[in-house]
Amino acid sequence: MVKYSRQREAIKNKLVGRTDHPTAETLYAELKTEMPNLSVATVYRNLNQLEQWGEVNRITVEGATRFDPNTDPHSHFFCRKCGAVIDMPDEDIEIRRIAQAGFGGRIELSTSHFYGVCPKCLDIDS
Amino acid sequence: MVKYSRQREAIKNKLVGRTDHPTAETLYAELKTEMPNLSVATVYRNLNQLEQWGEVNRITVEGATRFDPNTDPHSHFFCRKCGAVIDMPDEDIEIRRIAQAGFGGRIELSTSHFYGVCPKCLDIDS
DNA sequence: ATGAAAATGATAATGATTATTATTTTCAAC
DNA sequence: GTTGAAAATAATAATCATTATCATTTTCAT
Repeated sequence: MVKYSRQREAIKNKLVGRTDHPTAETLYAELKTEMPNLSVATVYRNLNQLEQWGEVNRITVEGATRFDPNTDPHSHFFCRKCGAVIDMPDEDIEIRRIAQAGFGGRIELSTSHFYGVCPKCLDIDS
Repeated sequence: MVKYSRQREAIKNKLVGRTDHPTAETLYAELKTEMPNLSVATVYRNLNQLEQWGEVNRITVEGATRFDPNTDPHSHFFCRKCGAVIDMPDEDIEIRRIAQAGFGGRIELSTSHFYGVCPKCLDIDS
């Protein structure tokens, strides 16, 4: 039986609404200022639970684990200039259709990872 | 100046031709039987080098780092039944074209990760 | 108000990977 | 073929992210 926890609430609230895909470490550092005796284990424990419950998504970008409050299927773009991780609209249905053609298995989910230069960094360059 | 090393040769040879995307640990275990005093650090060091030289690819699947001798751009499929990681033909050009439409940045690379049931496991089920 | 179940905080433990360093191997110049 | 500097290795200590453990605290149905 799941019981309320102030810490879990704070972790979730710290994540919702942002699009910068923080790591567990970043969330911990930020929350620590508001809740000085928050434990790092509590952050990891709750992020795992929230992911299992489908309330947040875990993504791996360039080897690092990051968290995303957006649980709608979508992909991510990594900027090689500034390191930003940007949400990309969900083209997965179309992508899955392309990949499914001629493949003998059953594709149920897919995510794509794009790499390049983000709009901001393109502007600066030009 | 790069010098020849029997170990690096063995690591590369152990990887080429296979499609099961082994981890560094798996490669080390297999090589250890042939080269009893091979060091785990040597395996990691050389895999990093081979990747930098573009001779092998590193992929992250379900949180684990695996290695792929196929350096042509292509995607991967993870079977949730048997855990196999299967190479998928490169639809990335088409996928990139779709994703690039309406995106202000510049997409240079992309990889997709598909998840579902592989052909073999579909057969067993039916 | 009470107590069992759940969650936390502190920290030890784990697993994957990297750094360090003394020793060995490679290879260009002789 | 010998030599010596540069590169690579083996062994292992160190690091980093994450998880496990466990005593204490919090939640919440009764």
